[in-house]
Amino acid sequence: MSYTYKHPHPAVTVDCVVFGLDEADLKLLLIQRDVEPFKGRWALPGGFVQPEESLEQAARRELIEETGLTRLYLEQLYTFGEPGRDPRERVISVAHYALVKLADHNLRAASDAVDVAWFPVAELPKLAFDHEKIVEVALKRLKAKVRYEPIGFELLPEKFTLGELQRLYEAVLEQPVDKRNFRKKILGTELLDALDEYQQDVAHRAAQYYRFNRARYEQLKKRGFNFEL
Amino acid sequence: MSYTYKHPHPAVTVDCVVFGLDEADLKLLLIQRDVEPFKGRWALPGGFVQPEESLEQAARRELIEETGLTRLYLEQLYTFGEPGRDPRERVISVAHYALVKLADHNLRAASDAVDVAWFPVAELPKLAFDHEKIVEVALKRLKAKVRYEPIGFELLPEKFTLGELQRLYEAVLEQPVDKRNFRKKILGTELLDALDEYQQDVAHRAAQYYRFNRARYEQLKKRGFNFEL
DNA sequence: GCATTAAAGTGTAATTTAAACACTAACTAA
DNA sequence: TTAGTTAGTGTTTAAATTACACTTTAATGC
Repeated sequence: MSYTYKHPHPAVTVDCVVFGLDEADLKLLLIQRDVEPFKGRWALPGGFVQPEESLEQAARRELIEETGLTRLYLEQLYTFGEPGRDPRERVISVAHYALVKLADHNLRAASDAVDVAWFPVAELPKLAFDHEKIVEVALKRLKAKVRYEPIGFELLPEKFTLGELQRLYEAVLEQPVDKRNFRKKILGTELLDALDEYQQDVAHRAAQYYRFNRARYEQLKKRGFNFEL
Repeated sequence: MSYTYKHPHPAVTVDCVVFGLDEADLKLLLIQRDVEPFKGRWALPGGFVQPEESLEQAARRELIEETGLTRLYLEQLYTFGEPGRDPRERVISVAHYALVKLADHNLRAASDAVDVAWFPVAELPKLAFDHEKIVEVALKRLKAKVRYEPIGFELLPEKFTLGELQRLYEAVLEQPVDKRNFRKKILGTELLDALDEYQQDVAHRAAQYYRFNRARYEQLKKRGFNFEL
């Protein structure tokens, strides 16, 4: 089976920069390539866009196929299309970035055959193609976005403590945050619901759990509310 | 001549949302289609990406071919790839937006045959394909970007008055701005050089001309400076 | 030439927001 | 019972933002 066109058509792929948050630091999901080119190198999960699916659908499908991850926050990032970025043929890659509640998913749900692993963003291996560039852009975007949209919650489990949330911001922004000012601000947005639940079996005072109130967020967003931290 | 691939490849185009600033309001450059589909409809300038050119190069080439515009500020916006957005075949469009110094260019420099025209963004005609959606995204991006990066200058001639600059911000943001506060802030960035030149033949006190100091901007940007207005 | 019109130019006070900062509470483990 | 660890909590100061009104300068119309 083959496909013929009057004009040359590039191939179009989607690639996904998937962020997860471990207790300590921000991590990135990579897969190890088992074919040439760049066989053996780590790379972003991704693949060709099928004729009947949207770009976002393609990204979600590839993530399920290659990593088993599903139901995650996903957003288009940027499109990389330099001639020569793939040695085989002209490939336009519509890059996406995704945030996943690492604690919820049993890591590596469906990684048949392919090697999948989380790497701390500070210690990434050498990547295939121009994927290092893509990761750089994604990190920059994540840092910028976390300041004016409450997307950080996508990295945490449903219930979380304010301490966990603060560590998230510190990991993403790569700078320390004042505890009292942080709590003031984050509670001031009224996007968090305090639960009647506390940590158990911790070797210190138990923290209260909170939950992100997505409904309220949607409401406030409609009214043009500003969530800048 | 034809091109054959083992897998189906979509066509890839670039489309450009070109903004210009007339005395009064923000305008958008459109071309009238002279072929089906959407023959006769107004549309964004754009076209197919050639095998050996980057996406940005493609956008610049199409702009020159279709509108004669050159040397303008150009940035990638978003990639639109819904199946069915073009009735002929699957087309992925990497949309860009551009800012042009309308006053400098003699409008319509090289519009051979095709009809090209500027429309106030508030009074756009019905557009071809999903171009209305693209314009919407571009406007949103422009509004957001103008607040934290000095890109507004790309819409003005080399020399401009603070009044012109203020009217630009008001046109883009679609809201009035306090004159004194605006001047305080914009001069506070130290990105403007006051010239020893004043308006001539105006029926009111002549305003001083200023120039955007791009070199200083690059310097400050490197040092992580913040240009938020 | 004088009054009218139109935009340029200029500073201060009030309010809001951001930043800095240190102790007590609660729980476990040794 | 003590040491270690994180949770939780307000106030003061500095900085940024907002609101606001009159004088200056030039051309135009009478």
